Amino acid sequence: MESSYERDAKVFKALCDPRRLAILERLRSGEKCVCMLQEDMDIGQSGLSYHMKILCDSGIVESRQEGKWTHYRLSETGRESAVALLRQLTTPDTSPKSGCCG
Amino acid sequence: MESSYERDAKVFKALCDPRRLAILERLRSGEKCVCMLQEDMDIGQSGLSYHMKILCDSGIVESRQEGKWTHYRLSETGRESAVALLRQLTTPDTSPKSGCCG
DNA sequence: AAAACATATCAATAAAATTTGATTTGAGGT
DNA sequence: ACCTCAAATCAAATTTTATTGATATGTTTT
Repeated sequence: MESSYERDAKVFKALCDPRRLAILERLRSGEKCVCMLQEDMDIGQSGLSYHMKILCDSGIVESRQEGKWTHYRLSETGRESAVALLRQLTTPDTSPKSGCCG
Repeated sequence: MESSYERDAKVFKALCDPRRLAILERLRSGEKCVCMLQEDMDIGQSGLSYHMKILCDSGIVESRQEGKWTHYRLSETGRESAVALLRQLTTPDTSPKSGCCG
């Protein structure tokens, strides 16, 4: 079974590779197909496909098939849930503090 | 030289390991020293220290020395800048869209 | 139905991150 | 000064991720 920590970590794994951040930057200007992304990126087709899968699995990117092309775009719901998760994980909770080391 | 993608990726690297998320959860209830964190976590002292360094380097966690103890706590500015970065990386920009595949 | 094309998957390798135990550092206490 | 304790660093082994080239899948074109 996958722990909730593992599930949450997956979202951030998508963001922790510089190539994937470069891909996201390209998607900010709108939907792109693999061939378009590959164009200015010095990355092989299979490598790009590998990274796109990780981005899609995280929910941050969505894909759409059109004939033989796959188009990728940023997901608004993916973004919002990632932001919400990040906040949740890093914001102090309200319960009484347990002291430490005396 | 380190690219901006590499610098940004570092923040998310801190968040992409289930053990570090478990550590963050413990810090949500307030500042803790290493000994306290280790208590209920099935992790060795050196391993925990390794993870704490990564969390601190990312800016998400801050540390404070007190005698021979090191206390760790969530950083508010770390959180806010991580959230801002996440939003920036995943929000479409305003410039005109470049078409794709015709 | 064969050829051409876009993309995904696979398998082998290479690189990076994590774990573990041992050692070091640095702060108190005696 | 010496001992003890908390935590950091180091080095080796292991595990996880990423890269690369080859092959498979599915779609359009001829």
